[in-house]
Amino acid sequence: METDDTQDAPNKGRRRSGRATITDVARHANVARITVSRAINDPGSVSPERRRRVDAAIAALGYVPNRHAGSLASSMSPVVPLIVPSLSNTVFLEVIRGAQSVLEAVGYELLLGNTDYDVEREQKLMQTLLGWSPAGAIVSGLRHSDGTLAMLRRWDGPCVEIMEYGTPNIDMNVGLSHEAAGATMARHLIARGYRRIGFVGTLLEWDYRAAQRLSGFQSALDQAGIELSFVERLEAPSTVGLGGKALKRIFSHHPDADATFFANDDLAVGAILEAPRLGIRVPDDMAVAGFNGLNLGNHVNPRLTTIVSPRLRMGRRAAEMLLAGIRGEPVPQRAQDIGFRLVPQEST
Amino acid sequence: METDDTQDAPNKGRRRSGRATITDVARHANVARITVSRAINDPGSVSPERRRRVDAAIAALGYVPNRHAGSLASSMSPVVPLIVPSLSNTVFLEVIRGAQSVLEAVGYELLLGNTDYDVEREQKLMQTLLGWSPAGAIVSGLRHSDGTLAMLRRWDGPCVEIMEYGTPNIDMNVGLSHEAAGATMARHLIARGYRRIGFVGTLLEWDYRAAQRLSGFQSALDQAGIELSFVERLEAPSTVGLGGKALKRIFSHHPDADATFFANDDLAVGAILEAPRLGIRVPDDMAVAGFNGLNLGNHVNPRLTTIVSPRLRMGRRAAEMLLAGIRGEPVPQRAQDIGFRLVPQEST
DNA sequence: CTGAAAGCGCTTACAG
DNA sequence: CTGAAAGCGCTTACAG
Repeated sequence: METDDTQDAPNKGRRRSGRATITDVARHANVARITVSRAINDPGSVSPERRRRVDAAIAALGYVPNRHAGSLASSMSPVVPLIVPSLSNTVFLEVIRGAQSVLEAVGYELLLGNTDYDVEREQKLMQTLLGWSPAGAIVSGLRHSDGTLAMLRRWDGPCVEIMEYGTPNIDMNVGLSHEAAGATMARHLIARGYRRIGFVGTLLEWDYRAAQRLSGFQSALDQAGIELSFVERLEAPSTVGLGGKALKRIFSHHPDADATFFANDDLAVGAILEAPRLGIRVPDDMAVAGFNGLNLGNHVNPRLTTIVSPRLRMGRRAAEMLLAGIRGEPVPQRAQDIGFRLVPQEST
Repeated sequence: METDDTQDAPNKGRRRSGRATITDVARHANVARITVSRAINDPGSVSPERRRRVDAAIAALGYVPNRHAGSLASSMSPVVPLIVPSLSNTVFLEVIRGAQSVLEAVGYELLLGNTDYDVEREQKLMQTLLGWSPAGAIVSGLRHSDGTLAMLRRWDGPCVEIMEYGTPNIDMNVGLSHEAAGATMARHLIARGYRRIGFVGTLLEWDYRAAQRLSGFQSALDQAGIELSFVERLEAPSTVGLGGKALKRIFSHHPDADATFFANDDLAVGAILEAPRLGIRVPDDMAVAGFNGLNLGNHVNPRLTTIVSPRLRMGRRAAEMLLAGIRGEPVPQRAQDIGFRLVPQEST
C-alpha cells in the first residue's frame, strides 16, 4: 500500500486539537500526506484524479489546515504586522482598510499594533510580532528607536515604512512629503493675498509629521519674505472641539491674524464650526486651512480648504510593495512618493 | 551532565529560521529546554538561580519565542479574531481600540476581519481564522449564516457576540438593545411636543441594527397613538454628505414633517450642516436626532440630540469576558446589556 | 507526478 | 524544582 505514511501513531495521551488533520485527509483520500499538502498549496503539481480525491476528502472532513504547523515547518507565516501610532484617528483606519483589502485577498492576516506615539511601545510590539515569523511588516513613520531599527535590519523579511516619504531606514518606503505639503499650503495662502499667517498644532513633539508640515510652511513663507505670525501649540489630541478652543485663543492672542493653517482637518473644522459663535467670519475675518482631506470638510460652511492625503491608496500600495518583496519580485522604486492634492475651497 | 537534551541534532540541511531557539537559550544557561519554557511561562516554578541564568541567556541571545511552535505544541494560540462588518466607520474603530487595549496588555494578538456586511464573507473569514487555533473569538451581531453558527458551535473556544444585546447564539454576548434605543428616542421627541415624525436610514437590509432602531421607534410611536409619518430609505453608505441630501428629500416629500430621527450621527450632522443652505431652521422648522454619540455632534449648531452607545467600553468588556472564558473563570452573566444614554441637546 | 523520512521549535505528560 | 522522551501538524529536501 502506498500510503503507509498515514498509520496511527502511538500518541501517549497528548492533547490534540480535535480538528481533522492532514493525516485524516490523506487517509480519507488514500494518498500520502505530502500529496494533500501539494494539492492545497500547488494544485498543478498533483494529478487531476488525486486532486479530486483530496478536495472531496477536505470537504467531507471540513478540514482547515493548522496555520501554526505550516508556519513552523516553513519558518514563514502568512501574517503581516501593521503598526500605527494611533487608533483614535480616522486617518489610520483608512490606511488599515487599504492594507487589509490587499492582504486579505491573498490570504494574509493583518496583525494590528498600536503604539500611541510611543517609540518604546513600538519596539516591544515589534519584538512580540516578530515572534509570529511574519512574511513582512508595515510600520508607520521613518523615526524609530535604535532597538527597533536594529531588530528590523537583522530580520530578513521585507518591510515598508509608510506615512512620510523619504529614504527608507530599513527596506522600502511609501508616503508623502509633509514638508512639501506645508509649503504648498503656504504658497496657496500667499497667492490668495493673506499676509498675517499663523499655524496651530497639537502634541507636535509626538506628531512630528505635523511638525514637518509646520517646517515646510514656515520655510515657504520665509522664501516669500513673509514672517510666520504665530504658532499655537496645544497639548491635547486633535479633536473638533479643540479646534474651536484654538480659534478663541488665536483671536485673543493674535487679533490681527488673517489666515491660519491648522495641523489637520479636525482642528480646522472645529474652528469653522465655532467661528459663527464667536462672531468671526471665515474667510473674511480669518482664512482657515487644514490637512488630510476628510469628507467632513466638504460639508461645513464655508467648505474647508485642505490638502488631501491618499491614505487608502497608501495602505494598498504598502501592501502591494510588501507582497512583491515577499514573492521576491523586483521593486524598482524602493521609496515611493504617493503625493498629495491641494483642494482650495471657500474657507480661504 | 544534566543537559544532554540540548545536543546538536543531525538536521539534514533543513531551513531554519536563523533566530535563537529555546535550545540555544538552554545551552547558554546550562539547563534543559523545558526549564527555559517554565522560566518564561511560569517563573514561580523555577528556582531563582536557574531563572536568573535563563533570563541572562535570553537577554544575551535576544531570544524571542517562536509563537507557532508554542501554539502547535499546546494547540492553543494567543490570538483573538475580531470580525467587524465595516472598516469605513469610526464606530467600529472604537470597538477595535477597546478590545485591542485589553488583549494587547495580556499578550494576545488581535486578528482583524472585515465582512463588509456580507454573511458569506463572514463565514469564509471565520473558517480561515479558526486555522490559527485562536484562544477565543469576537464577532459582530447576533445574525450569522448557518454555516458560521455550526462552525462556531462545534469549536470549543469562548466566543463573544457584540454590538446588539440578546440571547447569545454561540456562547456570550455584550451589546445594547437597538429597539430600546429607538423607543427612547421616540418618547423623547413626543415629550418635546413633536407629532409629524419621520425616520431616515441607509442600507437597512444590511445594517439591520439600524432597522431595529426604526422598529423600536415605530412601536413606541404607535403606543403613544402617533403615526410614523415617513421612512426614507437611502441605498448608499451613511455619510455626512448623504445626510444633507436626505434633508432635501424630506422637505420635498414631507414638507409638514416636524422631527426626524436619523439612523446615525453622520446623517444627522449632515442634515444640521445642510439646513442653513436650504433655509431650514433646526429645530424650529424640523427637529433632528441621531444615534451613536459622535463627538462631532457637540460642535455643530444646534448641538445634536443623540443616543450615546458605549463603543469603547463594549470592546473592552467583550475582551474581558473572553479572557475570563479563556482562563476558565466563571462568567455569571453570559449576556450583558451595556446600555446607552440619551443626550438631549438643542437640535430637538 | 508521488512518497518516506526528517525536522521546524515548542509543550505535554510522565517520572523523579 | 528538574529533566528525557514524545509529539503537536505541517513542509522541506531527497529520491524515484
